[in-house]
Amino acid sequence: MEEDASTSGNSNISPQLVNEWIEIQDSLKKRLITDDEFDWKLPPMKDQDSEGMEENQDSNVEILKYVGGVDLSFSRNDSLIACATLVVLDISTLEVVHEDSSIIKLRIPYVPGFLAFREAPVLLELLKKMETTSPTLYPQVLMVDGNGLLHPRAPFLWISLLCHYWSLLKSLERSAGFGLACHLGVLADLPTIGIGKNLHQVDGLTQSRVRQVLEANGKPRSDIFPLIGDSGSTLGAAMWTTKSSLKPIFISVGHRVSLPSAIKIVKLFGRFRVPEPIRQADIRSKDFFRKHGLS
DNA sequence: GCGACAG
DNA sequence: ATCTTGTCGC
Repeated sequence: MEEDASTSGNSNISPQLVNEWIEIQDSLKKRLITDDEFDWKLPPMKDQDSEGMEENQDSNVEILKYVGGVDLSFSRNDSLIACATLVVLDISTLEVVHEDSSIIKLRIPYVPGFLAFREAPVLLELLKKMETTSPTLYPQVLMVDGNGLLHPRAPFLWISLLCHYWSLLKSLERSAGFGLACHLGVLADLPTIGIGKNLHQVDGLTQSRVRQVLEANGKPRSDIFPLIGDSGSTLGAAMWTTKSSLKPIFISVGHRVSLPSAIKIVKLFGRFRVPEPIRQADIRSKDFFRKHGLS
């Protein structure tokens, strides 16, 4: 009984397993917090309102200093071998103050919509390890290479394969999502922000639609465009991080950080298209591979 | 049948 | 994600 391996290598994933995943996502989502809930405050903005009205309140509260980033890179030869990397940056210097990597053999293939079941376990290990190893540098907020709320709870692929209930498909499609950033945030009980480099189609949002609305409103400047789905809820924001960036990044709430705050935090790293914590995690993950693995 | 599909 | 060279531009 050989299954069709041409469907992007998901042949050994059973519908039962996917159902379990969906249940896990549902149960974890009950613990999800989409508002600001952290014990630090954002640093004063540079160019904007220099003297805010909310700045001088509690001088006891610490200011955000350590922002983390996580990413995985993969072996060229063996697609099952990956390197997971966690970095922490000091926002006052933008320097990497902590770095740790781990090479692993992946057990689970990439299934669109269920990235967390492939990548979250390793990343959780790295975080847990750091909690005992370098607690003083532990990130106050973590930027994740993947989506948060901007995520289809159940991709069309599997639902349409499992049944033909159009109404069921519709309802699932429109339910709010729970991507890798949410998944990690809840399990690590850590504020997280989802950063996507590509838009995962959800709730009627497509790349072409984003472009259309943008062109209707004028030229793509370095700015922010809210991503509002057909259901009317704001699932995230497209952000052009560089003056000359044609392609935006897609920010969404992970855990314990509101979208406006997430945007402010991303703006602290406006040098490249991809925010520095994730960019550094990506770079160092590949470097680590070349020094240890079979590149 | 065709399109869609985070990393 | 990964396979891939040069090249146009700030």
